[in-house]
Amino acid sequence: MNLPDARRRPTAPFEPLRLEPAYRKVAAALLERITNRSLENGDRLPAEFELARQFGVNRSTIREALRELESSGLLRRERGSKLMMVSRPHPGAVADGISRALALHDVTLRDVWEGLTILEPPIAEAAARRRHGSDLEALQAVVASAADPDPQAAARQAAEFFQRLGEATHNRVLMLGHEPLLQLLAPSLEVMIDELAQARTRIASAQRRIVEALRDGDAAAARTWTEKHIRDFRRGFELAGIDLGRRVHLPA
Amino acid sequence: MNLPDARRRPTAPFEPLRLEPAYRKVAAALLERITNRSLENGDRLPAEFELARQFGVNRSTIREALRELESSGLLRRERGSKLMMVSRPHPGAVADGISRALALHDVTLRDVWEGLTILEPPIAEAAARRRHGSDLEALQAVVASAADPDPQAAARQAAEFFQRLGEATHNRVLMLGHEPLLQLLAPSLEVMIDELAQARTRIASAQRRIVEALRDGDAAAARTWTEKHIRDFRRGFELAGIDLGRRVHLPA
DNA sequence: GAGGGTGCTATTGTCCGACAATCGAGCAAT
DNA sequence: ATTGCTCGATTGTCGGACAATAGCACCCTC
Repeated sequence: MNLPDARRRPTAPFEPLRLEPAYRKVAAALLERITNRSLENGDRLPAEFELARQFGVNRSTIREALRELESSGLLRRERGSKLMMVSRPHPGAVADGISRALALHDVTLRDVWEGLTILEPPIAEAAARRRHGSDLEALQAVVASAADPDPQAAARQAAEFFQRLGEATHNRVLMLGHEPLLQLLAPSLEVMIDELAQARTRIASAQRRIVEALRDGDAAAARTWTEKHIRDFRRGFELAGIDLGRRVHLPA
Repeated sequence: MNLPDARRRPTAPFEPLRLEPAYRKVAAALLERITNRSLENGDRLPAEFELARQFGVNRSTIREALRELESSGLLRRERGSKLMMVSRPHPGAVADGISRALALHDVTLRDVWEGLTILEPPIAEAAARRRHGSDLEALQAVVASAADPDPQAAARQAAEFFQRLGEATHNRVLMLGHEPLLQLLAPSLEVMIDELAQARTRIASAQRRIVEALRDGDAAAARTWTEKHIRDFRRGFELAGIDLGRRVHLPA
């Protein structure tokens, strides 16, 4: 290991300097403009050719950058239009991405259920305090469509109920936060509903209780009934023989 | 509004048939293979040319599809390598995306704080039950580096504490769930720490209490101290004159 | 035989030029 | 007012090109 001095002083360690490809630099530049709101929600981007001129790169390079932002939901094009439009990421699309990431990371049904246990009762509580009349109507409409014979529809309905509950909090963090969990829960829920005769009525009655609590603005009751509702899911999974330790998968 | 019959029966409503561009179909095909695990985590993708041959499209088209998946974190290339590698989305990157989305949707500091109020106490509770020895060590290391003079570093430290807390739950849903909130909290936290003399010591002592509770496996105490800790943030924001109703922005 | 340089090949990043399809607008015809 | 037509602008896709370089097999020296 002992080398002559001339060899021992070489390594003044150069950091491996980051060479980003041009398409990523372009994407970063556009992203920067979007996050600092120089480019706002409805704004239309210049044509690809014009962008290529401004950035001084080829149109192909621009296109690769656009695809990058497009898939993040930051750019979209309105139905059949040509020019790209700056857009806020659609919450549903963001939730899809989160769900995918969680599924690929081998999240278990238990993990998801635990997340719901934590999130939903306080959401119900907040919803009871802050709901508007329209939120209540939306929830009642969902509850009215309960007990669908098709298991898949029934599972969707159960998830939609929570979604509307989230919307009633008027807190986007909460809305977005529980949506991936609902997506990941749905497939197991479907199996459970299909397997357990009593599942539909139990879900329906829990939903009714919760909505009543919301109607009365009774936050404590909303919380309590929601806790029960979620706990019931777990019981249902166990009764239906669904392994809580299994990986969740994405809805089809 | 009353039109002749011939006019009233027109709209047997055609759905506006989806014609997707080829690059999105390619991306969808690859995504499908990834989500159903025909393509697994470390797998290397064929070269662009070969993909172009297999899909029967031009290489440019393939490249656009790759950019789409790359920005979702589903493809990456290892440091200085050529071929693309299938990858699970890095949680940090996913959290960045969520933060961006929330920020662009005009989420307020109050929304974020409320999310933390809901999430963190149960996280602390779960962490107290499930922490490993190594989690405790990591937390203690973070706590030891508290009270940094630089406000930015101090804010980062406060956020990192919660991150480690999340890791101690060994529930990826919880880990990923609170990370965007921490990112969005950080800038305000920094202002608050800079403004309030007592902030650093209060944070440090709260952290110590929580870690002690975790050490003793005392879930109730962990929860309680965490509740106090988060409530304290709110008091801090008020004392520092930070408007809870203002939009959060992304850390620089 | 081992270790280290060296050239080859495959692959990516970027560019150029081309063309069909189509959207929007303007304009003409009905 | 609706329809049809033309025209320019723009996107989606293609083919081909070339420099840079990562990976690899090869060769050379010791």
